[in-house]
Amino acid sequence: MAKTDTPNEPPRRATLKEVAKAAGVSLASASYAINGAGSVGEATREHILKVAAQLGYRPNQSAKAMKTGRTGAIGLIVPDLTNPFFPSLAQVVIQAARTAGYSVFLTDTEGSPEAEQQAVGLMVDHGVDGVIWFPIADDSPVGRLIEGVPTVVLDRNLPAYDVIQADYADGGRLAAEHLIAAGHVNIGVISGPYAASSARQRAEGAIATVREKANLTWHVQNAFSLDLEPAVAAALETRQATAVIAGADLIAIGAMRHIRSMGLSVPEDVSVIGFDDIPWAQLHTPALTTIDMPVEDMAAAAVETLVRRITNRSEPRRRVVFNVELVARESVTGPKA
Amino acid sequence: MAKTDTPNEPPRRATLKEVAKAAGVSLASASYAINGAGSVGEATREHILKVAAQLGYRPNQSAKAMKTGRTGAIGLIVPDLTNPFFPSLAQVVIQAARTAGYSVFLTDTEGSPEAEQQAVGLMVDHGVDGVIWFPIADDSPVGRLIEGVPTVVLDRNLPAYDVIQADYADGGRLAAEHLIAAGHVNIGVISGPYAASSARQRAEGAIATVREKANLTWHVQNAFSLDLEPAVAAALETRQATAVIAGADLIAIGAMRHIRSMGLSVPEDVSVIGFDDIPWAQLHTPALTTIDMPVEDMAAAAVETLVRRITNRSEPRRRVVFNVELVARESVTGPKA
DNA sequence: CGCCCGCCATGAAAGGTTTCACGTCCTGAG
DNA sequence: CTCAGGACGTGAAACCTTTCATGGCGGGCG
Repeated sequence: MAKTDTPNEPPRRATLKEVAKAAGVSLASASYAINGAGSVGEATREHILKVAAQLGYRPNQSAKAMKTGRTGAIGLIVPDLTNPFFPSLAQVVIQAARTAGYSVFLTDTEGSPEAEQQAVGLMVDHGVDGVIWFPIADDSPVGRLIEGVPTVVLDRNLPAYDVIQADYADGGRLAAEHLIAAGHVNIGVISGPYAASSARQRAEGAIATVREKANLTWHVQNAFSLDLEPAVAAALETRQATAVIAGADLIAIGAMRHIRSMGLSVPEDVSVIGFDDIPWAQLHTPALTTIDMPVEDMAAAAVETLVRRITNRSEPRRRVVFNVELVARESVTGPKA
Repeated sequence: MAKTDTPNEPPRRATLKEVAKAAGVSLASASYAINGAGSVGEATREHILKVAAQLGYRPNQSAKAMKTGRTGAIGLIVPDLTNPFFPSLAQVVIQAARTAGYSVFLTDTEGSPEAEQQAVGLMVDHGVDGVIWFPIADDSPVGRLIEGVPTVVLDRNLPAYDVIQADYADGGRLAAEHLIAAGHVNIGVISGPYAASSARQRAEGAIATVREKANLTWHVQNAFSLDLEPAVAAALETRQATAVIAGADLIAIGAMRHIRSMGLSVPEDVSVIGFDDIPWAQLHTPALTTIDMPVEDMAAAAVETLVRRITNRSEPRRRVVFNVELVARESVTGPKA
């Protein structure tokens, strides 16, 4: 399977010094011309640029970084790329970063605090200019490592950093209102682990509203993904709720699958509502009603905030909370008469 | 929304020189001790290490990179993160890279050759040690940029690079055989744009087998994603095929949705088979029969090959082709009697 | 007892860039 | 015509590390 064919040696890249020499100017002038700084005559600048292009000059970022302390790279740390929420996020971050002139180191911490720690360490060592961080839990101990590196935190409210969040509590409220408006009285709630404040906020928002205007049939915590925990399955099997609010679309989909496997159907027998509006949500049959957060805007805001902080470290700290909205699809209807 | 709270200045990182001074040794000794190279007495080494730890020393990768020409970073360039195939790939690459001591720059080219070009340029400038590249098309013009940077190409057979592929033609054959074994005679094929050799191979493998043992009812090219091209919809609407082979799961799902919207059902009226085994495939109702390629193995092989090439540039070029396999689920059954 | 060798340790150069501080020359104003 | 000041250009230091070449020292062997 292996062809024998030896690649040639790496062609040495032209250095700035070589450009300068070839253009017959000083190193300093070449640098100024290329960075558009300092003072260089229009003619000389053009000449230098032409020579540089001719030699295929590309600045050595390592050297540059050494002088300036800027690497032009940022880190993005997310918990789990197989959760479709994160690729969407990553895509926007990458694109926004690119237009701001940054490359992005991506790391998937796979839900493990150790991996998270290691990942952050690697990034910091690489000298990223900043980090966008979606923490696994509220109390990740990476603080020490990240110290001194501009950081914006997504989704969780860690007061030591710039923070970008969505108004989860309001999302919970919206979900509950929607169900109640459809006529549901007995409503169950499945939430993620409360260790993550995001899960707590979602659940609490929902629960408060349900309690106030309807009946909270049951509430199970610590659901995590498609694979329903036994407790969740058990709750579903009591059949006492006509509607379910799930703390994430993945959980909602898991729930719908389980409901179907019980011989019931969604939404006729049980209405289901999710959280996140991942791409699957609208592809699922029935299409999942869910709470949408403006991922694109949040990602863009994260990059923008980070860049701001990088270029001006004494910015006042920011906390931005985005509004969420309910997108109504097929998985919710009125309760059976 | 913005709290006023000014972060403190960045705490300057300890430099190797400082470590050396604090330990009362020369710069060279400190360097040797930390890199485990050169010759340092056991006692001194330990002492230096202790001092370094105390000062929280972390080597400046930029400076290191300048001397050694190694950055410890690799680039991963994929076409589209919203296609769930790629996050899976990325996850494994990132993880494998991490255990090999590399960080990874991820870029999503969003299907645009310009973005691809720019992304590659950025990475090369950043001095990545190598690149794993999933090209958009067979003829991407990034060759010049990437010149001299170790590169492994995924999915496409570009003879100038190390190549990791899956045996798509065989996958096509498998799909066709499966349908034929189930009793189908009239089979339609939807393929991606032939500009991508992967799409061509998949389709050709399928078509050859269908032609040989059954009846190729129709073949539409240039399908791209969930959003069915009009030509595809039209073909489906002729209702002349009892089974459809799609060049990608995303396309298959699009097709199933369209079939359903025509008032038919899968697999009772039309059997559908996909390609890739993305996570949705098994979540979909009905679960999608598809061709699975060993993404994890491929990703791991890519990293391994790249690392090999980085550490030994004169390795003979490799081309590895992985076997694919059919995973039977619910979307295929026999034709209606 | 002397020599040579190996072990430890060190000084210094180099790597590519930015940027400070300084010169030169020309222009325009007085 | 003189002088000040602006525009343009340059030399050299500094950033932090690795690594080569060198040197001192002590011990084992002849």
